[in-house]
Amino acid sequence: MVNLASRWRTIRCLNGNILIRRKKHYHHLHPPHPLKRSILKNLSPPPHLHCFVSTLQQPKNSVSLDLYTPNKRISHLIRNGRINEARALFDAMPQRNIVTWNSMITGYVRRREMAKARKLFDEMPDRDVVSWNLMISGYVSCQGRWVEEGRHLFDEMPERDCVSWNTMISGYTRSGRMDEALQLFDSMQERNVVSWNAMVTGFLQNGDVERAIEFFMRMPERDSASLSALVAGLIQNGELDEAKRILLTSRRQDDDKGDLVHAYNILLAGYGQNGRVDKARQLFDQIPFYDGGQKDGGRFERNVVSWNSMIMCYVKARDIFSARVLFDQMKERDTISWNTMISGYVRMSDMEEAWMLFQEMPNPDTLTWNSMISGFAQKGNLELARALFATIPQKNLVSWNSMIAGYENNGDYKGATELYRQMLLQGEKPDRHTLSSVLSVCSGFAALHLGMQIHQQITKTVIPDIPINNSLITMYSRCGAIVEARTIFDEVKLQKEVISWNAMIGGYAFHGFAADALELFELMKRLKVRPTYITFISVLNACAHAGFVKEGRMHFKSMACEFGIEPRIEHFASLVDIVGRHGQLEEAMDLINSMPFEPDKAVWGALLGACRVHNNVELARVAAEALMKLEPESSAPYVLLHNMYADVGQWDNATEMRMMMERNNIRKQPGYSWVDSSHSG
DNA sequence: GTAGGGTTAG
Repeated sequence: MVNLASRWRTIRCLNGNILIRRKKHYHHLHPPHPLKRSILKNLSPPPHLHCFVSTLQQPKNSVSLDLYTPNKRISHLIRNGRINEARALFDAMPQRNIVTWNSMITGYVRRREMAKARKLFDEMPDRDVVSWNLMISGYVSCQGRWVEEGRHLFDEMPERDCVSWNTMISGYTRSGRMDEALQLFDSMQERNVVSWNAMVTGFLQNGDVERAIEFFMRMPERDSASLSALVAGLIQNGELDEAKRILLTSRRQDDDKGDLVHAYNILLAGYGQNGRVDKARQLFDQIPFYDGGQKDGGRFERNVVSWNSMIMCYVKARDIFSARVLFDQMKERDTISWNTMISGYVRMSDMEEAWMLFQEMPNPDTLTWNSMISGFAQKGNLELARALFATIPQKNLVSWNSMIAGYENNGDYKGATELYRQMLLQGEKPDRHTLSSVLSVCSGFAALHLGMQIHQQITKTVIPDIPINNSLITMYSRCGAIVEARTIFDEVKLQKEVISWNAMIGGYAFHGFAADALELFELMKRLKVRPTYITFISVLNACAHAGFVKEGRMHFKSMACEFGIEPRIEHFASLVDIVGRHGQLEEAMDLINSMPFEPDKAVWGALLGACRVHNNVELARVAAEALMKLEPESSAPYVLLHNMYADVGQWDNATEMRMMMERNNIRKQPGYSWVDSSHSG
């Protein structure tokens, strides 16, 4: 059920027009989802669907207003994206008037289906100025060469009103054609406040801050949109201080105080996006706040958006505590307040607090549920994530994506592919996020066949962006299809995206093509692409694979010296492997002793492997005993050491190993190979 | 039924 009531507000503008605005207002008429509380108790929820019943209302005193009702129905259907139903109604109508035709055209114009819009426009018995304006608006928002078509109609139309001019002007500004916009603006007989606003916005969208301010100052009249447009545009141009200066002067001059808060809120969000929380708080504190007083739309005071924006600033800065303090002080919260707070806790991976708020929240929407799902999934709690997923009143694409990504991140590739299959079965269309997750799944378990299917799907449905291409490179190289990986890599390498390079170098290293990996690494440095610690893991692994000792040492050293990257434990493990296999067991041991971490199983495993190759039983014992402590259930160190003792004829020690295994109740895992598995990353 | 601006997500 949607509990959405509307509040209407009328504003008299300076130009005498009356604007009617609808404010969204949420009522909590229904108790929280009953299953929300039962999930933790592990009740299995019955799948149920919610039907959305159209809430179209008949006018109270519906005297015969001819086509009023069916026209209203058409525009209602269009507003809700139900264009086909609208068209069916349109076709079935025995009588139509201009508004009927215009409404139908609006539907196609909004969807940028200009061919269909044009057909109706050409067919309609008579047109008014709105019909022409609609068509112009549709064409110019398609941009490119379509702007010309819009201009053609503009020149052809029998009479133009202010809307025609303004539509055409904003068509030009949005295409970056400021000269033509200015030309139209100058030749207008009667400009209104919208014409001026469009010019100010246009200058700002095209980076001309100076002329934007100049036009703003010259405006004969301003409305609530003028100041908001200026502030928003200044922020887009990085001029936050200038925006603040103008706000302060407007505060003194402007008599329409009720709309000042909108502009303040924009700047508040701007500070948040630029990480300037303190400036944001300063600004927030400057907005008057009448505690306990009556709300007054015409007065300059904090509204719920101000509070939400400030909370959002704190959440972005990971200051969840300050965010909560504000949240608790709020008298009136809306869905966004709750969602911001909950997603803040999710971001801090504090799922206890997120869960508590989720339960308190009067009317969670799909976004809320999605945050909870991805939060639990990120924490590795797939059962809870899945339980929530099963109970969402309304799923959307993000819900599917969060759940699939959750499986993927936790290495549950089967769960991910199974859910993806279900998603397709239920007729949901995957987007780039879905496809990217599924590609990672394919990389995870080297599913080349599925990976190729996804690749096909990608070429058909989305324009591949950088992350998608990177996922494709990773997928192909992980699946051993090095040539395919390289083909895609060669198409994108000039974007100098380090992840693409890492994926390709990693692919070579993983499949033992050490020379190719190192060659690519050299090219990368020549092209001034900055390597990351991940690049060096692959580079060192390639050296280990190929036995390039000198290069291995050299690259290890260059990490910190040349690129300021502190070696991590993976790099040490790799270097231990490199020098150890080369017989430099002392050096390997020194390396272990000198590193700033507790050695992990990869490090000891590398040393043990090296000892095995070079028959150093003493050092092997040190490594094996360390491994036994780290992984008491693993048989590998016992077996390896046993075999080494047997090889050199130390039968007592060999027997001791077997007895230790029995005593510790450790079962031999057949075919367990230490060194390989510790260096697959 | 047409023109310009504002807060939330994977």
